[in-house]
Order: sequence, then structure tokens, then C-alpha cells
Amino acid sequence: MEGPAMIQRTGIDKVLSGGSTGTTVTIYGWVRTSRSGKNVAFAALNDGSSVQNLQVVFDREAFGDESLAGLQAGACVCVTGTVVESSGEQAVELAARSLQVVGPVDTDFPLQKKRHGLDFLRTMPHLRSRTNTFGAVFRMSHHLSLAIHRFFDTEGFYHIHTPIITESDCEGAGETFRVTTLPAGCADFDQDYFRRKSFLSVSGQLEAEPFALSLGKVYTFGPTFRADPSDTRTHAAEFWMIEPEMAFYDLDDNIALIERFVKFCASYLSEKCAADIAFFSEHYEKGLGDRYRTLEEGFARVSYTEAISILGSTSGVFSSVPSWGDDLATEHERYLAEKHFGRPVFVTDYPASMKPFYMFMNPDGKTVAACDLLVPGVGEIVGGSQREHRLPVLTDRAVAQGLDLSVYSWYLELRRWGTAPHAGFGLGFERLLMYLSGMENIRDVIPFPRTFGKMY
RNA sequence: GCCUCGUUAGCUCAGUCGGUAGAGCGGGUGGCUGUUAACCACUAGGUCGGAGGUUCAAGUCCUUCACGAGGCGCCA
Repeated sequence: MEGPAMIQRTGIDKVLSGGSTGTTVTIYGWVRTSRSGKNVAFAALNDGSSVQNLQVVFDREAFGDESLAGLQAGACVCVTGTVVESSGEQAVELAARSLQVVGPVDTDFPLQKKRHGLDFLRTMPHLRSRTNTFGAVFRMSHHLSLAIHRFFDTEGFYHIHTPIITESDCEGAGETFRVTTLPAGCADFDQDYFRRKSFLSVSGQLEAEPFALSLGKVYTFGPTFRADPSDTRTHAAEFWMIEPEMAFYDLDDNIALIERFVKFCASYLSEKCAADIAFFSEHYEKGLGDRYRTLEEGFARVSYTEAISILGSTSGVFSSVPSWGDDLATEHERYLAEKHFGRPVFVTDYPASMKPFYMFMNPDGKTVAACDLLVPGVGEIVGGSQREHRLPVLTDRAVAQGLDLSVYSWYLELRRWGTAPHAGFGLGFERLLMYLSGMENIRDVIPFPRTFGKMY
């Protein structure tokens, strides 16, 4: 019996990494550009394994014009040939012996070899990953995901899959999407699939806490859904969030972990995605190298109260100057991260009135043990806190915020049966990816973005 | 939801004071060349986002709608 006819191919990254000169390889890839000379024709192939293209050289006499006409931008081709040293800019190239057009392109193929605008590419999420930019984005996205799992594994965390369909509709996190099988217009929730109202999760935190109070240190990393009408470059309706939750952690432990975590991700990407980072640095964010260098130094830390004081003594810069008890506006957050500190900064101990019921009430009775991490260029990427583990305080705050205690009964029980100090945070995966790539719009770091009013 | 800007060839964009449509790239044809977003020449390609209005005349001015981008609020 014959074995399966598996496709044999070599990745372009492997050919370019050297050591294969003189060998015969078969490459599958998409044509980025092609041009022809009197005796030879050239095509630049990309197969997604690298931001670099492989230059393939064809002998015009051997292949003929009809055959080479298939080398149009966008076509998928298979080339077998010999890896040789190049006389041009690149170290090696492929001297072709055979060419097969696997997938030709119609002439209205929208991607061209010149640079396209990101807006335009957003309208074709099924094609934009064939560009240098989006190839780099999604290679980096992969490595960032792996970095996250590796970090928490090394730190002794367990990965928990918290539910995507939940019962609690609000934790101060945002608006929810309803999940239902009822016909349109029907509001008889007893007849609904779960025999009650249900929602897509806006956070896995509440479900992660029980596992922190049993396994010690856990994290969730999964899709999160927010129905907020937020139409900005940093908001998406569907995004991925990393939410660690740790028993026997206070606010200081929490902050130290966040800093360690972000630094690990940066150094991991520096090692795994050097070529892609260089690409972003050259074409998108000139200061990306500096950004990575600052990440090797310490983050700044201020309390909310100190931040208000800093902003108050900075005159003539802001459209409004906040006083104690006001939210920090985007212009204030940007000033702190980009101008005043010039690096990532933790803002801690916010007024209790501004934060959700589950955050730990500080001894001053006015502030809670919260920490937001603000980074230059993106803004807030982390929101975290020590959790309130004292039942009476927690109950009082839940009632004060008008929550239905019956929905949170099991959450409250955790404080009656073996409660323990604990802390955690939520980090937006795509915002971290924006920060580490220099991409400025969250729609450009999500494969098929879903944002307010738009499903690309 | 509010504010600002934008929408002209497949793509990127120019279009002056209101006078009837332009370039580069891409497509096609030819030339030249171990090229590097190759180059050179020729060629095809447009209901100037839609509707209405002002005017002798609207890509240009006004109204309105649609779509897109940025900012704000909220958050990750």
C-alpha cells in the first residue's frame, strides 16, 4: 500500500536562516512582487513564516513567458529549486527548476505591492494577513499568547477556564451582551435555555476567585465581551483578557507581579520576534526600541491622591484639572505615563466611590486597594486590586452599589468559609499587543475585529 | 451618544478664486535591464459617496443622509 501523499515543503524562514545553500528545496508561498529581465525573472515569495521574502530567480528561456505570467502579485505558487548565494541585497535566493501556479489571481486582487492604508486593509480581514504588517502582528500575537502561559506556569499558576456564559450582568466592568434562545420579543426567561437570564462574560474574575481560594494561584485567559458603546481605538466588543487571581497576595504583591509579568512578555518577544519588532520600529513606531528599553527598568508608582496633586500643579496643559474624587481623564492618564514619568506607571488607591464593590477598603475608609497600569501610547492596560475578603465590608459595599445579593450568594459565601486575603488583575491582551508592537488601533491587532457598530 | 475631519480611477492622492477630470502605482501592450515597491514608452480605466438646493455654470458653495477616521466619556 502506498502511504499518504503528503505535501513536502520547506519554510521560507528556514531557507533564509542559512545553512541550506546548495540543497534542493520545495517552497510554497504567495507572490509579493515579480519583475522580469532579459535572461532572468524574479519573484519575491512569502509564506508567512517570516517578514522577509524569499527571492526566486527564473531562467526566462527555460520557463517561457507563458509560464512566468503566472507570477502575479497574490498568486500562490510552488517552486522547486536550489538554494544559492545571491549576488544582490539578500544573502541567499532560490534558483528555480520548476514552477507550478497553485492558485492564480484574478486581476482585481486588491492587495498591491505598494503600501496600503490600514483603514483600507481593515475592510478585508481575510486578506490583510498577507501583508508584511499583519503577518508581523499575528506572528507576534502568537508568541505573546505563549509568553503569557509560560510566565504563569513558571510562577506556579494554574490555568482555569472560567465560563463564557454567565449569570451576573454587571460587576462595574461594562455592559453585557444577552444570550438567549427565546424568539424575538419574548421576555419569559423561565422558558429560556438556562431558565433564567444569561449573558456573555465581561470578566472571569468572580469565577476565578474560588479557584484562588483553593489552588492558590490561578489565571484565566479567554474571550471577554463588552457591549459598551465605546467607539475608540482602544475598545473592542470582543477581546481577550488575562485575569490572574492569587490567594495571600496584597496590593504590593499584586503590583510586583504585574510588573514582572509585563517585563517577561517584553523580553520573551524581544527574543522570539526580533525581525517583526524591527519591522514595526522602522514602519510604525520609531520609539519602539526605547519602549522595550524602558521595560527593562522599574515602573513608576503613585497613589491616586499624589496623582491629583501632580496634575493640579501642572498648569495650562489640561482642558480640565481634576480634584480629589474625580475620574482621571484620558489627557491626565496620558500626561502621567508619557510626560511626567515617561514609562509605565501604576496609579493606586482610588476613591472607593469610583471602584467596584469587591475591592479592598483601605484603613482610611475612603480609598480602595486598586492599581491601574498606564502605559505610554495606549493608556490603561491593567486594572487590578486586592479583593475585599471581609464579609461585612463586602456586603455593605454590594448593597450600597445596589447589587442583587442573591446573584452573588456563592461569592459572598467564600468570605464565610475560610476567607483569605487575595488579589488579582485584568490585563487586556490586545492592548498589551498594541503596546509591544506600536500598532495604534485595536482593530489592527485582532484578526476579525468586532467593535461598536462594526463587524469587519 | 457628542465634537472634528474626510469620501475624486482598482490603490495612494492632487484638483487654485465656482468655468466641465489629473498624477503615481496597479491592469494591458511594447522596450530595456541580475532586478530589489526595478525602469522607460504607449494604452484602457471616473454618475467626483447618495439625494436635494444656490448659480448662466458645482469635484469646489449650502442642506441632508450614508459610510469611514480621529478625539471625548466608559473601560481592559
